[in-house]
Amino acid sequence: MVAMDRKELPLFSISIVTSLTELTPRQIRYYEEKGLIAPTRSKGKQRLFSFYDVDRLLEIKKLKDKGVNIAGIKEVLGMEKKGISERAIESYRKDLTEDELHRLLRSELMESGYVNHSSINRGDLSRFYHP
DNA sequence: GTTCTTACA
DNA sequence: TGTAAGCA
Repeated sequence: MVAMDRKELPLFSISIVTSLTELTPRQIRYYEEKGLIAPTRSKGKQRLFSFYDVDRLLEIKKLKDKGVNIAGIKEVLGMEKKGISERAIESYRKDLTEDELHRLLRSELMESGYVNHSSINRGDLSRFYHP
């Protein structure tokens, strides 16, 4: 793992990312504030985004359209280190239908919450979804 | 001219 | 989330 992903090297200004993601600068900054992304900063204070960040923003946007809030998005984006099942992650990374994604995501979150040794409880689901 | 932060609606 | 003020 010596060779760092070049996806983390290139850096875009917020205006570029805005074009690429269709998100407003306001939203992008807000997501950073919530810890969903972690762009680096230039000498001044300018945000510099990598391909990795852009990719993440795209995922965030997708989940958002599905009614998943910040907390829920955090769960999904953070599944690599914590959460859910690997099967869900695989399916997610591929290109499943909007409908399938929604169904899978819901069931995965539900299950992980019902096994009673996870962090998600039935009541907490309402904190992740606001349709 | 662009981005940043803070803050209010 | 949009927008405005005041800076860098």
